[in-house]
Amino acid sequence: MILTTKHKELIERIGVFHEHKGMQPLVGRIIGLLLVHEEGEVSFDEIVENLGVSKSAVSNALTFLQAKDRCVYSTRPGDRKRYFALKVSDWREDFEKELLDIAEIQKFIDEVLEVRTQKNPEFNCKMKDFSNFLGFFKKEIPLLFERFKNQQG
Amino acid sequence: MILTTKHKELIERIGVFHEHKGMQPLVGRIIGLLLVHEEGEVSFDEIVENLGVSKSAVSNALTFLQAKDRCVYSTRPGDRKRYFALKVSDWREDFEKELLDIAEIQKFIDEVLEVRTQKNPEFNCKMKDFSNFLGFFKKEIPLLFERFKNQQG
DNA sequence: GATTAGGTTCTGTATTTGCAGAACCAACAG
DNA sequence: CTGTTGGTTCTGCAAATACAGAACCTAATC
Repeated sequence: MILTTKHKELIERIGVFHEHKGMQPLVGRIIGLLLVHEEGEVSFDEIVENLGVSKSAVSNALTFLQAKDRCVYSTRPGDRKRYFALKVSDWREDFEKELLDIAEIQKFIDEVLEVRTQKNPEFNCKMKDFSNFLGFFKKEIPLLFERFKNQQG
Repeated sequence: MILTTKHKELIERIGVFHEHKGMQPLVGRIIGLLLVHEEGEVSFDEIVENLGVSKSAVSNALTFLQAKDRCVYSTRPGDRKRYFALKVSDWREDFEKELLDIAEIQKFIDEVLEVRTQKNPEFNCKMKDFSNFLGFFKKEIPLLFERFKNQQG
């Protein structure tokens, strides 16, 4: 597949989006490429060529993506190349994990509340509210997916 | 206020939690200190002393936190010191912003769908599902806060 | 008008990151 | 057993980060 300027520009933007999430630049670009590539499966050297980076960098980035379970490769009979693809089917679990991740702050809020004195009741009260909300939020996550499934019909 | 080992250890852990979110180390430690400190308001040099860092580092970190609207300072009559505090009251807006932020990926998914051919319908279909869910999710966010308020009584 | 208190801005630097390039390895092909 | 393909691991470096320390600024104080 030959990438147009539009493709490349979109890949870059997807790249910086993922950089903001803490990933290293190339990892974000690879995610972009795997999303944009029409077959969804892209060989190692196609990645090297399309992104214009070294084999070593691609190798490390793919190892990382596989470790994070965001990417897999398949092979074809009589072909030693690996064809990499995103695990798009896992979007539910991945998104759920992200939500639980940002709710993780509750653990710290609760520890903070245990350690704090009563010197600033208003502060404590707001923190307690936040903690309660986070508890509520965590319980709501599975229901959210269920409601989505139902309204889909 | 004198910090115990327990306080300090909790501050460190809150620090690394925020580092994982992309913040620089000291910024995370300051958030931890402001959370743990019993008055909730902490002077500039109390931060310097308790965290054992330079004035310049603290100054930059506080500038950053104020720019991000996570922190404010107040002053007291006849006292030139600034007393810094977290904007704990903003937890709703902050959390909502975080949720919208992770749903931002929808924008890219949709762009990707516009650019993709029909060569891999299964892939496209799953991406479309994900996009639909993200749209649903965004609409659910305000309802979530409402439901929380109601069940609180 | 010199000094001090409370910060801020500038300059330098140790550490970390992110990648390139080369050496390397394993499997298969001739 | 030699060469080639497909990829990994090792070594090194340029750039970015995150902070220290010093110089600096500003308002109050003597």
